[in-house]
Amino acid sequence: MTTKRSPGTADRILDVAERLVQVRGFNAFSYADVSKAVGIQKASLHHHFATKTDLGVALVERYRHAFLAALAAIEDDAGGALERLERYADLYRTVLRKRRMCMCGMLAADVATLPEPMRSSVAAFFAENVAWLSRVLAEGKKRGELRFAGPPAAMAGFVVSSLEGAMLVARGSGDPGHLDEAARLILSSLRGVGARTRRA
Amino acid sequence: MTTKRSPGTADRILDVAERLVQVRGFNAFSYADVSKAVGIQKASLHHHFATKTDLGVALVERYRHAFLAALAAIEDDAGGALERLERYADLYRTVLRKRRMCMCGMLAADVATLPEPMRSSVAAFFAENVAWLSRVLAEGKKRGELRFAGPPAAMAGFVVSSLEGAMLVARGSGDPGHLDEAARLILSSLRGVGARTRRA
DNA sequence: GTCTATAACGAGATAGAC
DNA sequence: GTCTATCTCGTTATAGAC
Repeated sequence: MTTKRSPGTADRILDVAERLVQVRGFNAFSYADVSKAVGIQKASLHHHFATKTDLGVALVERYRHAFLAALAAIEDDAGGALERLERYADLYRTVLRKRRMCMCGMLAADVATLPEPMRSSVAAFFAENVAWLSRVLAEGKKRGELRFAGPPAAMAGFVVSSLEGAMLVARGSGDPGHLDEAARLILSSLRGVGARTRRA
Repeated sequence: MTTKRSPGTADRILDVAERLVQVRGFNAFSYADVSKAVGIQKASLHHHFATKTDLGVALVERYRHAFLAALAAIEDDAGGALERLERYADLYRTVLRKRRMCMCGMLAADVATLPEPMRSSVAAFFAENVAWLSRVLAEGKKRGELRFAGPPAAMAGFVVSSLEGAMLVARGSGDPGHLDEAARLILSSLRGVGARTRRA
């Protein structure tokens, strides 16, 4: 077991900046905001992340890494495809419950204003999600646990789109229920025709 | 028939600002940007829209109005529910083709930073869309043209979410195909079990 | 690694002439 | 209704002491 130290300054900066991006967007937070929340002067932030672009790139890459780790954790617990999809949707629910948007969903909106290294990292996030879901969907179909038409990658893209959109609309309309509804409809559709709702 | 004059300055300002919001977001465009594109000094903009909040409110309300007009046009052409849903999806495709995000989808991302009058207008946009879709879905189901479980409003919310999310992910991943795929899957799901893809 | 101080620029907004 | 000029503030970023 690795020794766990209290988070260093760079990590605390990333934690604060991550929250700010997910709530406000990349163009609507400043070094001054981070400075206040971390309890360190603005100039000191530049020692850890020389430019806002550097900070942004580090944010997306850490987020991608953490998300991939969460997906790996779902696979380790070795349930069926339906359970994995439920837990995938739960990742989104957890974010929304914190009144945040998925960081890469947020950055997808900001994409026209992002520096190139951030853009390609955001694109990679979606590609990684689609790849993981494609595997889950393909396996679930093979085992007869899931039912859907067309290639797994197309359905995987739809799952990501729908969950991201449901978070977005949930925030825009002030009704978190949109995400629950989306997760419910996607799952019940994949369960096939004689679908029963899951137990409470 | 009403006489159609060339657009006044206020309208030209709104046209430019609308594009900027849909591409860059509300926090990532400035009066200077609008000034350049319209060919008028920054100070003159304040004559038409005293504050950026005023401009923002006017933008969302004009957008809502235009969207409602587009929905009314779809109803006037009196096709079936499936055709109406296809044309609804086309509204989104047209926006994405211009490399824009739905204005209210964009503002939903920015929502934490928006002045209150804009926030409630964004929420109203989604409510209007869900209301319109609910009617189309309910009628289509009644006529046996559509097949889906649960209340029409829930499915309507899912349709909006999925299309908004598909636009978002399409931009974030640089692949417009996400929107086509989402539209295709939603429509084929609503067509019911023995679905055939529509003709090319 | 953190600080104070400041540079250099762009933001939203106002005053007042024409 | 548009202009020039200006104000005030916030932004990212740097210099240099400790």
